Amino acid sequence: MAEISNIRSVKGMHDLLPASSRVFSRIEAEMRRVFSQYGFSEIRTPVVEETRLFSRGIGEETDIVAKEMYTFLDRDGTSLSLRPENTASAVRAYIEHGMAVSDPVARWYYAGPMFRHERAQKGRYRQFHQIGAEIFGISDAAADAELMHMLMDFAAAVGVSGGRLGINSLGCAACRPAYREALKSFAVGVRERLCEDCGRRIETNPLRVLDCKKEPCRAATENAPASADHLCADCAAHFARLRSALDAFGDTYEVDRRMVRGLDYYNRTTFELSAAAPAEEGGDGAGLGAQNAIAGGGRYDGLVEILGGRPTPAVGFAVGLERLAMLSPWAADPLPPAVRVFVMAVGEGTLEPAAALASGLRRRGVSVEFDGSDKGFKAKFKRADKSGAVVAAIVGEDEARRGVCAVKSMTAAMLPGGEKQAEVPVADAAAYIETVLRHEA
RNA sequence: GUGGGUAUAGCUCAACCCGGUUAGAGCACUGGACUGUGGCUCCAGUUGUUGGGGGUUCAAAUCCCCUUACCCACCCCA
Repeated sequence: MAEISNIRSVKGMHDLLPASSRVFSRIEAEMRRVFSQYGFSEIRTPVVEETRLFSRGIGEETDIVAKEMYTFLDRDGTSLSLRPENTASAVRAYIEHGMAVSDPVARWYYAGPMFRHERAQKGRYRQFHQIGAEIFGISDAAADAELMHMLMDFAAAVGVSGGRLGINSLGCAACRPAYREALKSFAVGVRERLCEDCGRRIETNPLRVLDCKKEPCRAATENAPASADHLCADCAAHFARLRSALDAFGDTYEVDRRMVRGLDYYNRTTFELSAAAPAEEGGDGAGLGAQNAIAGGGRYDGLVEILGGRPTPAVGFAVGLERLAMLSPWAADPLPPAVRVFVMAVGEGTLEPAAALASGLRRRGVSVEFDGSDKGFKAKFKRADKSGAVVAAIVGEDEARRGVCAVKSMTAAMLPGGEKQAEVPVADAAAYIETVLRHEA
């Protein structure tokens, strides 16, 4: 006991007690409602995949793969990993089930836990939850725009609005290398003005220099070449098409020349939905802390092929469920009552009629908390009150002997007959209570 | 991996700065007033190795050191 009481949840992995789990559930219900309106269907992929799926798909050099995966050996020596994100798995499933042949245009969404071994902080956890959507088989930027529109629609549906949608284009395999070199030589030119981290980034990932938060770095890269200005003709046309499609959907967005996304597989379109800045930074006070990205996404036209499928264009996004929940006004809503009726059995010979009544009510679709414990009336009424039940059904020894049951209104509202408590035969009680509930509702 | 902050009852906190008897309050919980009936009120009760270890001192929740956990931030990202 002494030792076991020290067991806590693993760092960065948290329990969701009813008050928070309800917010998650409501958000997921909105996800299903909104996404299905856009023709998306839910997929569920395993939490564990072969490690090489992620190292090949997300990129060997990314922080996620290089140092944040929960990796272990299976009994046969295969390296497995807890998924750090869901896109690679979705692509694997798309290929594995031959979607390219049977149903090349797939619109999928998912929700579930992801795992990254990072230092936890506000809005960033080792087990966290993402909601995401992917469209396979369409290269036209109208798909990108529709996806963003769905994201904005979804955020609004859970009460989160006022976010900022930033978009950018990273180019493709044809134009990105040249841009990367141009940016790199620019960065080398201003190296003395950059921070230590950025000095390193010039070699490891020059695009990252652009989104450094430090003011000196931002000033130094003020006139850095932007990827949007170095696109090949096809990518430029795609980006222009994206903007007109966003206009067509009526979304407001900002072209963010500094926006870079961390996963290797992105090409062309990238986008990010970020929360309004917190009050101390002059925003309207949305409390997300330093992790203000609610959702991120982009196009990954090369990924299906990289993972062994036939070339298939694709776009997707992922939303941080914890972050969305923090911003949702639902987080402040009180937990609604769990049941409408409280059935209590008090004393000898009362269990059977009371249990039959509870079952009868539940069969009629009425939620019931049943108390057959050895406590007295007072204690059970206290429980009944706390449960939030509107009606209490009491089977005491006296009632059981006479084949009846007492029905009491727990609210100010009276029973149909005008009294607060009535006695009805147990056999009729379920039907009677059902009508009472209809009146009290 | 690197910084900073915090740690007192189940929860929110007081007492710490300036060491001084049995470490308090509200909420919650249990019981009673009300012999088989909740809410409101009143009364009573339970709850702590003051995160852990060491040191200073006649005396440590309080001062010092170490350690652990959590939080926040860097990094990175949802």
